[in-house]
Amino acid sequence: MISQAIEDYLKTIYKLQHGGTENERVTTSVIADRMGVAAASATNMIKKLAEMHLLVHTPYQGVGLTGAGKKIALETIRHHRLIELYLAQALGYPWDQIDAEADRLEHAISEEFEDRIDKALGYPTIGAHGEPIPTKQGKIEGPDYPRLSDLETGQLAIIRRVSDSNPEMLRYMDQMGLQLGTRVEVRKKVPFSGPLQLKIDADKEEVLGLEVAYNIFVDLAP
Amino acid sequence: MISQAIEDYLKTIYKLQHGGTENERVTTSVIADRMGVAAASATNMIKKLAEMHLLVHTPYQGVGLTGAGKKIALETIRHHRLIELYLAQALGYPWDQIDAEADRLEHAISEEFEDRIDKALGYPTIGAHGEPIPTKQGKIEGPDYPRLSDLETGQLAIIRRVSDSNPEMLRYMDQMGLQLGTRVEVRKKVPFSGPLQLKIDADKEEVLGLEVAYNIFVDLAP
DNA sequence: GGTTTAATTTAGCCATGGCTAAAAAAATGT
DNA sequence: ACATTTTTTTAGCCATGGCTAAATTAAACC
Repeated sequence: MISQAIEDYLKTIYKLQHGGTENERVTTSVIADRMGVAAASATNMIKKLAEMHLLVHTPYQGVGLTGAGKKIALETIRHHRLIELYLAQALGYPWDQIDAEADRLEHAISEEFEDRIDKALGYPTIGAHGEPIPTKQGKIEGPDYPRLSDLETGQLAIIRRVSDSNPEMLRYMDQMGLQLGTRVEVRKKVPFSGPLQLKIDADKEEVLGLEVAYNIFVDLAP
Repeated sequence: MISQAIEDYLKTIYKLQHGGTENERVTTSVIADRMGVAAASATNMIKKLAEMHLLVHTPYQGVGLTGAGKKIALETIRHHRLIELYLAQALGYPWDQIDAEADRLEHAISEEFEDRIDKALGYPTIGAHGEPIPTKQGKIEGPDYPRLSDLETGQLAIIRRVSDSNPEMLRYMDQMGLQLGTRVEVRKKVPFSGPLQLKIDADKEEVLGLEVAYNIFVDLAP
């Protein structure tokens, strides 16, 4: 049976494989870290998942999801992102609270529920933080936006996606007026990992730390 | 910690204490039966719940919830009924499917979620099957409707509540045009547990088995 | 290339919440 | 009143998914 724990591991592993910088090995310690468990616990589960043919494990090297594993991961991620969007749009949740709520609900909903909120939302393809929503068939595709922290002085861009991993950071972005669709211009980039001077919405000018900028993905305006 | 299993047991015990005919002992076997587990499993859990002071257990006699136990039971039931109503009203679920979905969701939602759907529904006091919804403070009250099966020939009544325990029966009721608010008249009552001849909504006349009538609660029209 | 350090795995423990089989207590029948 | 049946409890097992401590393997340093 596919338990909640299994879904959580597969989701985490999928995100590590695809989310981060390419070609990084997905190792036991990284998984354990993300899951908030001891390394030995992760080893245990990895062994179990390998026996279930949901992933391939090369001892001491790392893991890679199989087709079956990826399928479950994407189903879970689809649930998560549909629920997040539903919480935001239908129930008025602020975007910093939806991740935690969806983390619990994603394991509890039926196919029926998935279909009904999908329909209620108008079959969305983009989630509340700008992430692509996997299709029911397990396809996922989205543009590869550059990070705001990678822009050069003078560049204009529109915010298209933010990392949802830190609620506090999301609240901070809100405060600064940084949302999906917000137009930003890099006025000055302080070298050696210094902060960015940003013009937000042709409105106000603010200084933004690099860590925040690193978690914002933008569409370059021509 | 209050696990999902604990919530389920407390909910079941609460319903056995209050739902059924009064003054019936809530015994291990009845609990086990309702929970769909072996009697020994129920004994285990009862012992645990007694240690947690959520119920009082008189060995070989039965159990009774403490204040703390009742509180958790009512919170769980509140979640369940709010979710059921939300599924029906906001997502268009048919009433035979909401119980199963709510059984899973009731353990996964936060206080925040509870408050938001409560508000979205307009702070309802009656659930999708006509049951009273406990308040956030743990109060519950509702009229004690007689069963349709207890009416005599010639009596007129309005359906106010149905038992949600059997989805098939709910679907059957739907088919017969029996819903909350439906006006019914007992045209003939066949003695010795025979079926009822019913006039439904001043519309059509149907024969209804006693078992179905037993699960329908009505308001007597004057 | 050998040694130190870091990552990974193994071994063995724990709590939860199921289960079956056997023992004990209560209820029922004659 | 005693024997039988039913209910409840006890005893002991299992899977899940955590944990720590120790052993092993790989990586990094000198």
